[in-house]
Amino acid sequence: MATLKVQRPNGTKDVVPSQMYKWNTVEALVKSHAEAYGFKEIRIPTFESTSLFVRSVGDTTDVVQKEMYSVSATGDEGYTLRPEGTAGTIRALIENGLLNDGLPQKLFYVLSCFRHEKPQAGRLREFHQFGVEMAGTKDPRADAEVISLAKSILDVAGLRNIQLNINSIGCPECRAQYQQALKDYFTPHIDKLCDTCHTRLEKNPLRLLDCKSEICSEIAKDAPSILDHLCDDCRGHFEKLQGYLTAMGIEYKINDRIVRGLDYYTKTVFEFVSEDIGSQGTVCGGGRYDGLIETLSDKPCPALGFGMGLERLILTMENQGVEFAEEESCDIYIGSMGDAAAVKAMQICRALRADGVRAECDVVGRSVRAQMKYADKLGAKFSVVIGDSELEAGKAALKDMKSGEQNDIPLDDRFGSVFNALLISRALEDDGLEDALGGLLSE
RNA sequence: GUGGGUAUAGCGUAGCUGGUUAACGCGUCAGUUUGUGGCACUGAAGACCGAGAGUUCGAAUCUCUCUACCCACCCCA
Repeated sequence: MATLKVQRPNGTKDVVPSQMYKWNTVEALVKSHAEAYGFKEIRIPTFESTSLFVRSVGDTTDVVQKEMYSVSATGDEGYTLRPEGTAGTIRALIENGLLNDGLPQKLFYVLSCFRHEKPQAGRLREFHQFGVEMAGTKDPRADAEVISLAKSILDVAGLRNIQLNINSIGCPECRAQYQQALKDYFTPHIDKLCDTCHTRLEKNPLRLLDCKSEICSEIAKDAPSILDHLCDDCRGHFEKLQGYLTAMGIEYKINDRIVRGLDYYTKTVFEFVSEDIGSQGTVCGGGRYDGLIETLSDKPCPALGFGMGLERLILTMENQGVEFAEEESCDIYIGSMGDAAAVKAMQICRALRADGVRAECDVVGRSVRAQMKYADKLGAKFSVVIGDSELEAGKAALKDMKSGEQNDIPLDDRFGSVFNALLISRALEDDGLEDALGGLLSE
């Protein structure tokens, strides 16, 4: 590598041109589905007031405690690069009065998030997320709809072996009871628990459940389940959701151990997990957060949503050998030799491009042979070479790069419209070049 | 933050227990009789062997430090 004086920050990635088609495929997929489900796109700032995340994500969470990139301009209050998309989106929803504009509000976004974690497979410090948020309904049909959206995206992306796990972590009332039950269960074992679990016991007992340490997980195995402690309302909600999922043919697994690491979640939580991308297998995660809007605005309003990790989605697709949509290549390469012909080539190119045709001509000064090699490398569908004799004759041989077939095309004003029509007819049916061109020119 | 692994041209690799012009494939560029690609052939460019110290007559090859990357813990998308 050429010695680079300044390196790319740890945990960030460049997407080079040859890889962009994957991102284009995925972003188009995600947007079209969100729109089909009636979600509207929103864009929000890359940074927000730090307190927004402290209040919403929760001040005891890892994300807030040790993963935030806080930025400060001189004298300003603290700002933080968003570690996730929900907080900012909900803030925007409230701040722009969208909640008064008819409910439910259904928003989606594609944005980058920043977390200061140690990078590994499927985990970057800057990563990209597609997310949706729906505000203004507590009905479990909304939960089903949101899960259904995520599910169809993953299906249409072509993924296999994606497990949907769902759980309910209850409302503040029943969760408080459950947390007490957990404390009662774990306290007798307190001496055996790992250090982090000691603090968890006090601050966030739910997290005790997915501690990976052998001893803790062994103890946790027989811990009480949240599902046995749900209040009537929460249990009914969860049961209805399951009914809807089943009715829509969406397979799921109840996993009473899934505990989201963000404090705003209530009732339904879910995640789509892939086994094919290493230990960071959660491709999509989300749930309901009925209390968030109220903590941010004092106006109660139930809501829910999910985030989908685009890097992880692409990684899963790659590892499963899924086909991405191919990027369009060059339509026509216009070679030339001699100054006069080069000018003609530029003129034709400019006119074609104005019509949206992907046209290229020589800008390096290469030999005709080298130009043709380049045209081949570009994957040009057609080529034409202009020299003095072509200029004189007013026509040149248009070559079909795939079949090698050549046929004259006039080098006058008709070039653009004829070539354009040829591209269209090609897209529809693969005629021979002679027939196609002959037909177009005789019209 | 804690572990383990790796670091040689744009990419993928070779380089045995230190020995003097760092090799190969792909790619790139040019050419193969004067104006047409995909194959083949010829040639060229391109690496101070991640960075910095040390051992030695001599290090890509040994030692140490640092950095980056990869994988895992943790956490999550």
